[in-house]
Amino acid sequence: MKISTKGRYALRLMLDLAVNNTGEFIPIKRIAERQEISEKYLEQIITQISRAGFVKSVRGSQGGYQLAHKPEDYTVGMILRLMEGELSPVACLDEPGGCERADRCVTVEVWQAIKEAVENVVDNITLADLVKRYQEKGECEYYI
Amino acid sequence: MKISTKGRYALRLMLDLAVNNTGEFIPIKRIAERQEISEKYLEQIITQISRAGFVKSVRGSQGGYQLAHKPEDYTVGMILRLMEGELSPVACLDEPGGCERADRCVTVEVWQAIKEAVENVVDNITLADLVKRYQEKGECEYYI
DNA sequence: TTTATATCATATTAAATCTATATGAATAAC
DNA sequence: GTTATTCATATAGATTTAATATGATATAAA
Repeated sequence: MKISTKGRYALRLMLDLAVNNTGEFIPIKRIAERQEISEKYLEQIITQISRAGFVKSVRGSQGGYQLAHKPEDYTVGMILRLMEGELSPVACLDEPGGCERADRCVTVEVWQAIKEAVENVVDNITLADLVKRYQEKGECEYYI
Repeated sequence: MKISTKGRYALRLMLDLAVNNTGEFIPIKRIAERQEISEKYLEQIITQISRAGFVKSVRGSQGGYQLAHKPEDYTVGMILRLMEGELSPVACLDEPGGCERADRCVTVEVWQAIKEAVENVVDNITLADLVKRYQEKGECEYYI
């Protein structure tokens, strides 16, 4: 019942772009340093993100990435689905034909309920929410 | 973000014991036939379940398994946790020290919310609920 | 025009995990 | 003692995960 590193890293990557947005393009190298994630692995991940049109990219020197839209336009669910596929706890929920045992199967109702619960969380948190939380958290540290 | 076959099979196994309970001990072979799951694999799974005290077992001819308690005493969460461990989408939620980046990490709040949403589902469905749904579903078939 | 800095595209790999299967001992009913 | 069953552990094949590696392509700046 785990989310892969790709999903987790993708969210941190997108959040990093949102938090550190200055209008300039941010190279993967900077993000890899800040997030302490392998640069080459992040490259793979952002390639997927870029193909989905979630970020704008510029090649060459002074190049890098930028969010294509405003932080409030990205839900956590959008980002996770991009890397993980459907957020179902079992495959049969997403298969066209479903399962042969569907007529007798009761457990599928459990899986469906789990899926909906997860979706209800991730589809109602945006990058903007996380940016806000990040800033609140940063301010708190002065008082510790 | 998938539940393993062990978790899924364990739930079907426990539900099978609940639905087919006649007071006699049910051999794994019967369950494997009904559920169309490898007998040897189910043996492995029920060994874990048995060690946790969820079922009573009797060896030898005429032996088999029985639920140790009433169906209403088992939540789906209890069964899944037994096979899957904690139902966290990320490991850091369950590690004693947590994560080094915890002070700066905002994504952990997302994972925590997902975990709680999943727990809210699985801890509020019992085997008895599923037995009831199974019976309702069975009755419906006459009218299709 | 060269050099440094980046993205873009694929291939490869090591390790872990999943999903079983296999073998055989121990136990109990008949 | 034969058969049916749980109990215990070992083995194995397949898949997925999590990277690393190699190199081509594009751009800005020196």
